[in-house]
This record gives sequence, structure tokens and C-alpha cells, in this order.
Amino acid sequence: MDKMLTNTPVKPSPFDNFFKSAFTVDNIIFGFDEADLKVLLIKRGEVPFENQWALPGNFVYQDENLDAAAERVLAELTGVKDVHLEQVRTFGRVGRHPFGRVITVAYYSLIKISDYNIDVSSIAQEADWHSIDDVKGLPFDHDEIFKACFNRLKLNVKRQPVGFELLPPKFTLTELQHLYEAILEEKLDKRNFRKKILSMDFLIDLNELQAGVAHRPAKLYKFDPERYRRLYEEEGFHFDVSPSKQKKK
Amino acid sequence: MDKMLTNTPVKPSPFDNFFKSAFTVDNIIFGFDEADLKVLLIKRGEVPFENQWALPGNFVYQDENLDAAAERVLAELTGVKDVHLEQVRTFGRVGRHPFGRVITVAYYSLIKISDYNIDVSSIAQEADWHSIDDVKGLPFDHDEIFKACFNRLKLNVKRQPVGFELLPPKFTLTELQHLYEAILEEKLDKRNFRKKILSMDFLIDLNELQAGVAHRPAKLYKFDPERYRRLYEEEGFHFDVSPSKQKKK
DNA sequence: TCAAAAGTGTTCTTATTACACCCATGG
DNA sequence: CCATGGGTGTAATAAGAACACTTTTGA
Repeated sequence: MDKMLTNTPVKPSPFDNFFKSAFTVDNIIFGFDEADLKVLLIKRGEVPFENQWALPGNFVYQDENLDAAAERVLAELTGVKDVHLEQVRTFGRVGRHPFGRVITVAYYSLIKISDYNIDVSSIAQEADWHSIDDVKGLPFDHDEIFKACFNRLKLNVKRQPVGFELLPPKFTLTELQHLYEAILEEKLDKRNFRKKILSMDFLIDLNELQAGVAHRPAKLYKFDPERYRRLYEEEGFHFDVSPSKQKKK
Repeated sequence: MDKMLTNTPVKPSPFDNFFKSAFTVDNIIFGFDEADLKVLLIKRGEVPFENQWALPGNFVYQDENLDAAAERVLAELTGVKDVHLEQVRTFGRVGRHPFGRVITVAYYSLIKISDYNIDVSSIAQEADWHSIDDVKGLPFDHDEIFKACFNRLKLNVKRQPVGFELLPPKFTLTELQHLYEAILEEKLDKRNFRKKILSMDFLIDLNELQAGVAHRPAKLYKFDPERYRRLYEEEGFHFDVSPSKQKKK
């Protein structure tokens, strides 16, 4: 099954007609900066849609796996490397790309803004974080892709403790709560949130306090991935921090 | 955005290199026959892997949307029409197709076997239902695709009342339970299952009984999609028929 | 002393789980 | 009359939701 790694397929000619398409990857990188949820966009330096803000995406090489292409394209366009990208869905409407038939595989990730330096390539003119509320009017079908990925993020965040790596190594429970509120776009109850998070037992109380804040200093915690892994494997538990249903009448 | 619906792209030549790929759709059609869960496979009538059993899939035309291609391919290969296909994921490993770079978008559906006639085209030599336990050793990366889609089915079935259309219009609660057990591959508690399903309030008791069975006849029910829709819209409820966690120690 | 965010428990309600026996029918 | 699957209830436990006041700090 891995015989054909080159560009010289030995296919019967009736199939030639099909080998005229291209595919791209598009990355939806959500970033958190200790307050807001943002998305990484580039100002395109190439046709089509040159000079417009768009999702960082580009063509996949013939001999390149999709996941690898997503990483490469992201790094080339924005300088962001070593992120875990998850495939969301493929968008392939005829006519979505002005150069011909191009389908695009969408990937998303969620990272901590301060951990990464944006480093613009020659292909992109600019790359920068944009507030999620401002993401509209993107070229191609990028608005639709963005929406689909945001929904996926919301789903994932309820099923697993996504997001701890977005906070400083030592964080307060309120910071964690704000992160969840930013992603889920809803307010959470402070006491219930704390009860739930602490009962999950993968946060370690560092017995340290915040310093220099103009209010009562908060305790600092860290995430223990090892304990989390054990819990997850033992029980396949699920993680839901927001109320699952509205109050009736 | 919908300007380019033809095959004559006006693209700058540096991009030509990318337009040498193809894509296919592969369909994973789960079927239920009042007892077992099966998958629809075809015996391929074309290279590559001629004469082998495989998922019904084929190339997407240049001017065809992905969803439409999935429907067309399924109908052409198996005669199965008018099913609701859901996109699952795209598989694009280099070398997964011997003719060149071909990525495939996987779709799945779940249908009632007796509602559809299998009607084999010239492209496929045969098409038939196979027990899900026998699905292995498929060509390409079809084993992997099958697994991914089966997992998606299990997830979906816990989140929404998928599957009522797989039963006769009038069905018994035991039939419904067997369906869930087949999909989830686990036994469910009869009383708890009934309690849960009935409390959801979208089954209508028809006040009719089975006839001709050599045991106490069961009550017949029908699914009320209208009531289901209202519930879903009001509460965004979720539907989980199997225990969500194991008994501890 | 004030503003600002931290921290903390209880009660009510609902959902989940485990579990065993009698019933109606056809053969 | 027996084999087969249909049908039923309860109790114990766990999880979810709603809700308000005191504490600590820096300015």
C-alpha cells in the first residue's frame, strides 16, 4: 500500500481526467492571551485574494501527507510550529477556489499566544491575531470553515480538559474559568466550576499565592497531565463544565 | 465565490504543479436488518484491486460537489439512493492509492436494509451486506476508514436518536433496544433502557400488539419526529442510552 | 476605607444505576 | 404445561443547579 510515493503514477489513461485537481489545508489557530480568544489570520501575499485577511492555508504537495502539510503551511505562513492540529472537515464546494477545483481540509488547534512568535513569511504579508468577533468577510469559504472549527472547539472543550496548556504553568482557578468562558461564550457559576474542576483531581495546589494584585491574592495551581491520563484511562470520564440544560419554564 | 464552475481555470502557471491530484469519496453504509449490523461492500470491477471487496467509493468529478459525489457514487455502485450521508473525515496518506495522489473523503450513513434494493452497476461486480465483524483486509486504507466511521456512528447514536427509521414503522421496544445494542456493541439493561426511551417522550404508543409470536406479544410504538424536533429545539437535550461510567471497584 | 476579586457550603432536584419476578402467548 | 420473550418498580447513590456572604489585598 505504500508503493507509490513518487509523482509518476502508473495509471490506466481513462483515469487521467480525474488527476486535475488540487487540495489545500487551512488552519484555524485559536489563541488565548489570558483574556480573550483570538484567531490567527494572515494577510495574503499571493493571488487569489491578495492583500486580504484569510485563514493560513496553502496547497498540499503531491508527496506530502495532509497532517504534515497542515504543519508546514502553518509554519511557513505564520512561523507557528509544533502545535497539535486536529482535522475537522473537508470543504469542497465546486467554485470555492477561482483557480480550479480545489478542496481544502480544515485543521484546528488551540494555543497560548505568548508561547509563539508570529514570524511572517514571504508568502504572507502579515500574520496576526484577530478577535473571534471580528472574523467575518474572509475570502473563499473561510467564514464557513471558521464557524465549523469553532463549533468543534466548543464540543471538544466539553469532552476533555483541553486548554490547560494555554495558561501559565501556574494559574489561578479564575484564569481557568475565564478561559472556559471565552471558549464556550457563556458565563459559568464560580462555585460550581471550582467544585467540578477540583473534584476531577488533576490540578495540583501549589500552596503559592498570586502577588501584586490589588485584591485578595488567589491560590496558584498547576495541571498534572500524568494524573489526568490515569483518570482518563481508568474511567473514560467526561468533562463538562457548563450546565447541560436550561432551567425549565 | 461561485464564479468558477467550469473546468477551464484561469490560474497563474506556477500553480499548475498542484493540479495533478484526484479525490474520491468512500461510503460506509451501515445497515440493520432487524438483528445485525452490517456494512455494504462492493466487489470491485475496476483496477486497482479488481475483484476485491471494498467500500463503495469512486472518483469525484471536477464539477461536482463532494456531498453530491458521495450520493452519486453510492447509487452507481450499489443502487442505494436517497440516504442521508454525513461526512466523517478525509484520508490522504501519500501512497494510499496506487495511481497517484488521491485523497478520499469518507461519508457514512445508517439505513434499514429492507428499505433498499441492492442494484449492481457495471463498475462493481457485486454489492452486498457484510457483517461488521467480517470487515477486515479491505484494500487501500479502507480498514482504517471503516473503523473511524464506526466510531463516529457510536458517538452519534449516543447524542441523538439516530436509528428509528431503521425499524419498521411500528416497532417494539425490544427491537429498538436490539438496534442500540448492535450499534454500541454492548448489552443494555432492559428496564433502564425502556425508562429512558419512554421518558424522552417522542415515542407514540399505538395501543396495538404484535401478533403471531410464541410469547407474550409486545406493544407497538412509532417514532414521532415532530415531537422529537420540538424537544431538541427547546432543550438541546442529549440522548445517552448506555451507562456512562463503569462501576467502581 | 474602599474597590476588587478570592474563596467557600448547602439544599434541592434530577439522573443513574442495580436488580428479580410475574405475564401472555403459541406450540 | 412449558418455553419464550414482554413487561414492570424501587431504593440507593451521584451529579447538577441555584444561590450570597466573608476575606484579603493594594491603592
